[in-house]
Amino acid sequence: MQYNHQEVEKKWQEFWAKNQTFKASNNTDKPKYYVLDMFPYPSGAGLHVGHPLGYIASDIYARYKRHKGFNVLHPQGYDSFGLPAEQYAIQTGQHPAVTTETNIKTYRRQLDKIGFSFDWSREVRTSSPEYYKWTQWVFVQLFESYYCKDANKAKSISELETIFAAEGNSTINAVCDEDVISFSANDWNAFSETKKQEILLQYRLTFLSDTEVNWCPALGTVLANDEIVNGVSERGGHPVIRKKMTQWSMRISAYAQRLLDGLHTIDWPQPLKDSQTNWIGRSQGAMVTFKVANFNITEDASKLSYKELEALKEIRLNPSKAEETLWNELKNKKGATKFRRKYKIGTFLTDYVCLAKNLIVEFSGKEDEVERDTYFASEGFHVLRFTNEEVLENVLGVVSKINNTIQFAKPLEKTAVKVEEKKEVIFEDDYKIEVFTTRPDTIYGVSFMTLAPEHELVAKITTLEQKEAVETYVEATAKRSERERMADVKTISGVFTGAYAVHPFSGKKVPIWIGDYVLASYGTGAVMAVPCGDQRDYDFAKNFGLKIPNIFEEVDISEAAHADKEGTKIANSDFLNGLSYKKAMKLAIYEMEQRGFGYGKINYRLRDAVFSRQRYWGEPFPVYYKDGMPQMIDAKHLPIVLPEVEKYLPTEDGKPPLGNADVWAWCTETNSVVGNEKINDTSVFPLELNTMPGWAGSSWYFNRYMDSTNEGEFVSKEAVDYWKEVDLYIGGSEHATGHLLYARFWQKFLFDKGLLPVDEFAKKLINQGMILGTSAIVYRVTGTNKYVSKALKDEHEVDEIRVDVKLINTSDELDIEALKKWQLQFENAEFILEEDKYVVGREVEKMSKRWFNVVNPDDICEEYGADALRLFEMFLGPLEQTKPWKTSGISGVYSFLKKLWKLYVGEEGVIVTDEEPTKDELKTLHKTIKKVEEDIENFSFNTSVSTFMIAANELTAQKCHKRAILEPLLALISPYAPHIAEELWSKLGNETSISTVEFPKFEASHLVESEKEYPVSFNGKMRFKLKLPLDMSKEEIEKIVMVHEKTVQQLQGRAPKKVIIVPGKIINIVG
RNA sequence: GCGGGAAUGGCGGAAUUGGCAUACGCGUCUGAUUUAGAAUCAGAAUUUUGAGAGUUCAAAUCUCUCUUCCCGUACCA
Repeated sequence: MQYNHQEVEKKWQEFWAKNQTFKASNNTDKPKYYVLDMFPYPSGAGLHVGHPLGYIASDIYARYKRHKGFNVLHPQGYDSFGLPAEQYAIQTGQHPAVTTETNIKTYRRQLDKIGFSFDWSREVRTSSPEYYKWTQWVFVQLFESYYCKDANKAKSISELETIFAAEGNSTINAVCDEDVISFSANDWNAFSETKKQEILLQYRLTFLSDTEVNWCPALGTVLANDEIVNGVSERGGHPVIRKKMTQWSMRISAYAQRLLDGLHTIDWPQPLKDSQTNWIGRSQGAMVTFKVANFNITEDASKLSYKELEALKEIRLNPSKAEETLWNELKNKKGATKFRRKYKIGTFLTDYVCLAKNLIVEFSGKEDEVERDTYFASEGFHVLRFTNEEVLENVLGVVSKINNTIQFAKPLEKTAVKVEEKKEVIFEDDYKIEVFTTRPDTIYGVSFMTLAPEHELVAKITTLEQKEAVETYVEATAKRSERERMADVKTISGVFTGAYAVHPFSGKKVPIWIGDYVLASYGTGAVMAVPCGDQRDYDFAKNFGLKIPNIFEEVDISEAAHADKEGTKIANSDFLNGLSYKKAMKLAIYEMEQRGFGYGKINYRLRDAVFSRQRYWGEPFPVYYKDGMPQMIDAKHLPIVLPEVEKYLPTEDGKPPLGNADVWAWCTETNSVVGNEKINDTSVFPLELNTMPGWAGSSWYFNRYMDSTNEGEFVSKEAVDYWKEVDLYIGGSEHATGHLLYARFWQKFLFDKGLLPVDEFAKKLINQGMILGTSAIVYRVTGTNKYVSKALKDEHEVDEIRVDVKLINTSDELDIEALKKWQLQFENAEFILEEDKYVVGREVEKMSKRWFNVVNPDDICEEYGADALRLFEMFLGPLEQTKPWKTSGISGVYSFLKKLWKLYVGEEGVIVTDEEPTKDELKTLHKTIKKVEEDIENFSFNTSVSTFMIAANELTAQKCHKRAILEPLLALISPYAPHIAEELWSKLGNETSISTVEFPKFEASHLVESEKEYPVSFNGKMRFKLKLPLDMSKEEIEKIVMVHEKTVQQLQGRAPKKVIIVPGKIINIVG
């Protein structure tokens, strides 16, 4: 009876499915163990042999833990929302749900063939409404929470409202937007409901804001920072630009410190922890305010005369009642919705304008309304007009209309060729520049300041003389893409603004420059330049001939800046003289705080995460809009199911794809989604058109597996208290700063809310390495249809062409006939052979369709079987390492399986006997038990495969067919090669599955030796071996060795200087 | 630039605490069996662990210097 892998594997896969062998219980006395894989996105291409690597490793561990008596949770599911299905839908009109379903079927079929011990009864799919109902629910929880810095945890927003009503916001220490206004309890209670909601939004953990986002025009969507690689989109490699949009964001920055601290408590790979640490980017320093000196009013671009300016002032000082009323509502808007009044656009003086949103609000009744509208439209502005009466009678209605326009109006194209300067007429009398520095100790080294070209003060402080130069520079910088700016870090560029800042300590004037080495998106977008201590400042100063004062004791800065902190003393710095870095830093901050122009601060690089995507195939937000303010839909009405649309593209007027849905409005009376035609803004409201990003569903799925069919809760308390967290998580390192950071954030939040018992979701994590493909290359003589074999390629000028690896045999020889049929271009080709063969070149590179080097696990399972595939993938090398795939190597593990089979089964059937095992046989078995157990515990799966091979080789040599040896051996192999183990187990007469059989116990007594073959070295070089009893003393050994004929021969009469004897290890003679 | 990791036969890779370098497998070669191929069995070779120095009786392993490669990140003040 021969080993027939197809028959055996089919039989046991069916057996496991039928008997639900791997169903985990939520209710048992066994200790729990939770092994998780990062769930796959089911792509249309299906799995290649690289994908299952991590699954095989985790499956081995899960099976091992079952043998060790654990109740193992080993689930699998699909991260099934995502861009490819949507792109495919756009191209073909096929609904993404259909594509996704098809792909999932393929994945499932492929996974089942490999014999994983997944508990499929717990499967989750992020795109199923039963699942995303709870993703929406988590979103609502975040919306209903704020982060209290005193308690250092998330708390309910209603608690905040209570405090506001009682004490205002002066006592609140919470994470919030930077531009919150301060108010008293009386103020709060007098605020309109909309106003209150606006303020609360600035505290919520998920909030709407106008943020500069990464907009990808080709994909028609916003991308998160971790979805961009080298300035282009991670998917598809399309260019990405910065753009302001109203978006949902997650206040992950509130958790920055805890996300850092948590890293010390989890067993994750150091490189991964390091990337998270860098990504969070904590830096300790100070915020310092510099005043701008001798500020001169910039003249308006369109040259208002002195008289006009005076008139303008007059109008501002004496507004009408209606103007006053409306301004009171608009003036507190901040950021991108900030309004300015009496602002000049072209030659027209507008009543109110929001520049970031291109919206003009005016009182009606002006004589030149038609001209104004034409001009404003050509400049890309929306215009809203109200009468005095409207404003006086219903100012909130007016504001709500304005808000709606801000929220939903599509942008207008500018038609005017010449864009007039937008310049504010300045009435403020004082400007301040805030900077963040990590080196407050070097503050006396400041000799200039640099602002990012995008800094809002640039236009305001630039002097007349420098105006042209500055504008040219700002424009030039704006034109350069992010990518160019990043690529070109060598060129030093910048322009003097003409303005000066006052050094807060010394009172000296320092020039203010702009330069693109300062980033608008980090810190405050401005730096205090300390050229002697920072290389970039130094280079900038050298380049523009700025002063480089030295504030370090006995340090030479003639060549480069001195960035070293330790061991240097501060000089020329007034009260900081003679102090070390640490002391000077503390004292400088103390003084700043005393004098009121600075304070100690910890800055994080981590930005709040943009949570809106302009896509169809994602979770809809449980949000509708009333008066321009977002409203959450109550949890009991979830899920809000993704609506049907005709087209999956953004709408023609630039709204996200959900803008195509006809039934996408929320009725607050029936609490259901209704047709858009019913929208009346009193009981039926428009729903949010964005969807959630890909990481929403993956940020909490590991908790859902614990209780995946629960309809009443996201996970029950009992389930989560039993399973607690993932014990072992295996997946790729590419998720280091995406999924793995967001998931930790959500876990901490849900922990704060008392919904989860632990605040880190995965105790141990392992990154499996990538499996690379080995491409096959043929060599075409350039300009001909002739192909030369590899050895001949240097004799010609050749083009390298990649061909399908399926056409290559194990000796790198090409099947020419098959190639001719494979692609038309080879049909009539001529092949020049070496020794009657065509040998191809091989190149190791990423597995990809375009290189034709993809190996499908189905083919391997078909030809060699799942057990061989599993063993081989582990045998390739250490789990974490990147390694190339070569199908030819699989014959080694395949012949091992056949050899193993032959120990149990002969021509006529089972040949296992009940004879007593010999000492040697027991030694082989126990050596194997020991090694395999250690290997699994250390995740060193590759070495266990060798151990199995050694065991099989030894037992074959010993002609061992004894049950006492072979039965325990099966339990050892079963995690790795479960099908053959089950089959042989049942052939030995066992009637139940091997999956929970106790792991064999290692007994050291079988390995005890009485003799040791000592290596005898001379000066560290091994010369011969000598068998001696282990219990022999040093003295006896020395006596025997010294008289040994080979020793005498080696020494050639010399007397050894020293003889080292380590009993049980080695004998070394020095001489 | 910064952070992390790595370097061992033709190839993938082993090597507990410093103690026989190259286990195990692929490939190559030889022989046996075989109509041939495939399969199976038996056997063989590859050369001192990227370079240099140090510590040690003893270094792939520890220390220092350098080189190369891979991964992550990037003007982070």
